[in-house]
Amino acid sequence: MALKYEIIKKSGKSRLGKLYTKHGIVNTPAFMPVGTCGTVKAMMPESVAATGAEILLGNTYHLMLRPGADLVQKMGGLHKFMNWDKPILTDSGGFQVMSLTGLRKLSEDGVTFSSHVDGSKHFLSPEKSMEIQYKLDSNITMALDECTPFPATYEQAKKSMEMSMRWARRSRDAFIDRDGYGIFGIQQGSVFEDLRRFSAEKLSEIGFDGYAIGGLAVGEGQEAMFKVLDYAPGMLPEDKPRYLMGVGRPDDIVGAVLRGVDMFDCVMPTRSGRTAQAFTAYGPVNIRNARHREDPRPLEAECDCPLCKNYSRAYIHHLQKCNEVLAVMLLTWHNIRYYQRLTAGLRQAIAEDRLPEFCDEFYAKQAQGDIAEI
RNA sequence: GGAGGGGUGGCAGAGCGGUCAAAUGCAACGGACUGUAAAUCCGUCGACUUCGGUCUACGAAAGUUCAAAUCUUUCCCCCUCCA
Repeated sequence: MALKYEIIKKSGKSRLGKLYTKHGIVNTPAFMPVGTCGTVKAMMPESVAATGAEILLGNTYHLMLRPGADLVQKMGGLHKFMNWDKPILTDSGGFQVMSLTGLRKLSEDGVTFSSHVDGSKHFLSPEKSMEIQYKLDSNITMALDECTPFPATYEQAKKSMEMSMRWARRSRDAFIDRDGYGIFGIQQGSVFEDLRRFSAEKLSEIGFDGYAIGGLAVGEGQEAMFKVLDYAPGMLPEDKPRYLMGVGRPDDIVGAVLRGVDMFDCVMPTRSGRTAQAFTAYGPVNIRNARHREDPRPLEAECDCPLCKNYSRAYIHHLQKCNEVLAVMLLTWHNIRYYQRLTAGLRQAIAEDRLPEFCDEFYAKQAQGDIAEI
């Protein structure tokens, strides 16, 4: 087995697990900060590690353009290149098939991107994506897929999913098995149950080290997403990690863990850190808002990140208003730490058989809102 | 004392007879952000409003005109150069 996954405990549909990679163990449920271009924006890798993150996400498309997979390989792989010795999962470029719709041409063979950097043409196929992720030395390679846009008609979703399944086959065939490394297949099918089932069966038949649920959180809304998550994780092999791609808000993650998902990634904590939004137990806070101007309190009393330990809301507000990089750094740090505390809390709750209580408290505080704290 | 230039919304700065409650930028206020084309993007930003408008506004006052931020006169400030 290339990538060992151990389920330690279950609570309802939720699972507590350990994923063993060459670069270390990932405890699940896990949240992976996004480091698209070989960096978690505004964070030192050692700081990311200090938040408790055990695995990062990198991106095939972006690293292929700059600095190029060959260079990263020459520099000793992505871990060494970016000074992150823990596990790395790389997205295959599948999300860019959707997000860069205007800059790419799609065919059965693969995708041709016009680089968003300089317009140059770059071809990406399942085989090519596997080769790049191999050169990056990614612990978890993602199969190349097409992230189906939302909304999609049944026919569109079916056609898109079927191609992704053919690409999954090709990805699996091109992937080179190594100890401590693995490849995940990606389920598609939009919001259609029978398509999700077909996709799950196809992927199981091919056989992967883990299974991702793709094509969600693309505009359908939480209610629709949860409807899919009520059945989708259960369609995937029980003994392998399940990864919900690109999700999400804190309550998305809690809801998904309750429905049997083990892994997450999302730009939300990092991007929001750059756009003045901080996540807290009492819901999101926009630190730019005038109400924080003279607030001497820490953002979250119970948080142990540098922002909360050493600075007032008034100071962060001031930094943010002045467009200071420190505001971005501290908010990003706090947000990643918040996500890590959340997933650690979920893991502990499963371990201690008190997941329902944990969730009750989580939802109660989120509903209470930050204002109530004052 | 002489010559010239200028005073516009919180700030900077366009406009130079009607389409001007006044471009644009900044500031301010609020919102969005989900496998990162994002330290980004989107609103609001004189006052009231039954949301159709109404009123008060472009240094001050008086005029010309159907109509003035825009033209004329006087006054009050500011800046530059020369003595």
